[in-house]
Amino acid sequence: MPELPEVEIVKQSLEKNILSKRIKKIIVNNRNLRFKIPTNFEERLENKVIVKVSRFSKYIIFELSNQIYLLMHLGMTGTVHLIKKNKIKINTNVSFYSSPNLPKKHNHVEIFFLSSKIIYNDPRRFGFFRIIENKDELFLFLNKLGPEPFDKSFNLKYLHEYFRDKTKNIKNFLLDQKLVSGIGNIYASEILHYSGIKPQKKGGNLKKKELIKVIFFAKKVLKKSIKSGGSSIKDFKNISGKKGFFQNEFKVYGRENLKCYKKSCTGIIQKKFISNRSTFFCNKCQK
DNA sequence: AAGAGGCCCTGATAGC
DNA sequence: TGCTATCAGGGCCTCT
Repeated sequence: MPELPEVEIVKQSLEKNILSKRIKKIIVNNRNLRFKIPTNFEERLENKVIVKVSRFSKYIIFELSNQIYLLMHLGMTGTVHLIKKNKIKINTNVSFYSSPNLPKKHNHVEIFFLSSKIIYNDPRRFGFFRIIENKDELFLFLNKLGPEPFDKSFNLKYLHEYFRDKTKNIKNFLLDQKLVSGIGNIYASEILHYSGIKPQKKGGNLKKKELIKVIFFAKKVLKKSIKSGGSSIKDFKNISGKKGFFQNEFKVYGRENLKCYKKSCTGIIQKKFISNRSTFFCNKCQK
């Protein structure tokens, strides 16, 4: 599911709903995510207040009142669900958590607050949690990632030097989180179509003009997607169950054999596997 | 050292 | 209907 825009949407709704709240209880139903959830996970987090919710790249970062950080990565199929506690009297004073849209399986982690809870669901379990002990360690961890497309340091000089003498194709470079972080398989195809560049083209062979386009459209596409609430292919939703709309704006992704949308372009969108990931591009206007 | 490929895992869908 | 094969939005690890 989640590339930078989708993670940003999740982050925004988490911020709105659980900032300043105290974690009352954590229930881990399955510890076997991408990385095993440690046995002291619950005790480290219970009774702590969520002081800040932020995001870098595809990571959501919770800062807690004991100065530790909880990182959450959604992998391919991770989703977060907000469930509000309803007090409904059914003869007795029973209170329960209403959950109309909650999946029945794969609800691996439940984090309870006073009058709500969030649930981490992830069928493929490629997502993970990670506790970071302090600010320095957080800095070191995030520093292993490249800049986000929005960052000033993601500029012509940087790309030019990074690509020098490299033979890797531009599509794989955009997926390389050490070069630029937050772009995934959908947006890589979209950005290259806007830029008019073939995904197979070697990074080292890009002209200055092309590099400038990549930089410009990486920012533009991601920002536009965030404004649309992200892309809801399959089942991406924000934590309250609301879908995004950017999938309606896709120019190439999932449009195999269809006509290119670019004005005066007569091309047909192709699908090819590049390093085992499906890649979409126009056979005419991307060179 | 850079780059390609395999692998972790479940579910939806297509094809027989 | 019920099998099998293929493909999914990510990223880490290994091999050359």
